[in-house]
Amino acid sequence: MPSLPVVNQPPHRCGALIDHVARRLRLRSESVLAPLGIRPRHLIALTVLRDRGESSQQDLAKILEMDGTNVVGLLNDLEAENLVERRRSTADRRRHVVELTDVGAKLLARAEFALAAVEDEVFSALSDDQRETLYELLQQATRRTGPEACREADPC
Amino acid sequence: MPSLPVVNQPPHRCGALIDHVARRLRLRSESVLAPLGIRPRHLIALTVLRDRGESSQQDLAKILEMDGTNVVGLLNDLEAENLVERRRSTADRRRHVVELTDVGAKLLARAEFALAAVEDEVFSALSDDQRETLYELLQQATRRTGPEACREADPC
DNA sequence: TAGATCGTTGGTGTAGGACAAACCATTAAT
DNA sequence: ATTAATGGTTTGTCCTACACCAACGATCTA
Repeated sequence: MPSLPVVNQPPHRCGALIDHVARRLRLRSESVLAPLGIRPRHLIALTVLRDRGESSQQDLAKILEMDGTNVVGLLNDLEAENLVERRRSTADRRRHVVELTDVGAKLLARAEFALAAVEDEVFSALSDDQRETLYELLQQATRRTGPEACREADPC
Repeated sequence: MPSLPVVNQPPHRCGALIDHVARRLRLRSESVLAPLGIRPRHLIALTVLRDRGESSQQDLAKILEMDGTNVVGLLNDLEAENLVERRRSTADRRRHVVELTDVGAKLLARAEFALAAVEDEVFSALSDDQRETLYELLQQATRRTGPEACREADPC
């Protein structure tokens, strides 16, 4: 059956593409975010906290995929600005439960608003519908990242 | 008309999301790419060169949005591995025309193949169709980035 | 001929982030 | 009760990416 192989073309890889777009976004974001006193990676952390709700620092380290010691520094920054709150977990008093504060939520909203122009520029070739689709795809990709992120019964 | 505002909800911003996904991809890619002797940013450059065809170094600097001096270093790496070729432009002998070599094209293909597992993991929550959609959206977003990238009549 | 442009080299500075060691508080195991 | 393991914190070291500046040779343009 010589008609089959055409269908079976290799899937496109978008790794380099994503990296490229992310870089362009980040470059522009830095200057926009600076007046708000935060940097791109702070924004990522705040976003994760908003989308996932309170998390332990280990969870954050796992999700952000960065070293635990660096998460500490990141949270120190955010807590110093009162954007985030660290509470001791009642269940396990070694743990810190990290949660977005009202101030943090508001700042996150303001940051996203401020970034509107940046995204408009980088995604100028995309329609509103396409941007929404992009958002949903990324959201879905990050929400459940596969079986390796959480093992056993922990809700992660 | 109190019925309108519901429709006019703020569009979702995916800047942080993209950054997050890009980071996860990059972390895994580094180890996969290492045996091939290249790094993620080399891959981006090769991808751009494949998708755009030969370009001057200025063009590359503009598209990759990195400083010209750093583009030189990047190309030095790639040319040392014979993945890329610098020719003097016949029209303007100051210019270098950078082009992907056959070796470079093959390595790029191999790299993308090697990255399949990485993308499968990061995008495990997405179906094949969704991944293709994602690819197309990103491709479209990068292809024409708006009027500010190229001015006047240069084909960029 | 003078000035602008493309690429190159070399150097400086900043930042992100990995990694390791040592520490405290707390919990779990024996 | 003692010991071991765990979550978080601090400190310090190291590497890489990258922006930026200055100076240069070759080339093009006025």
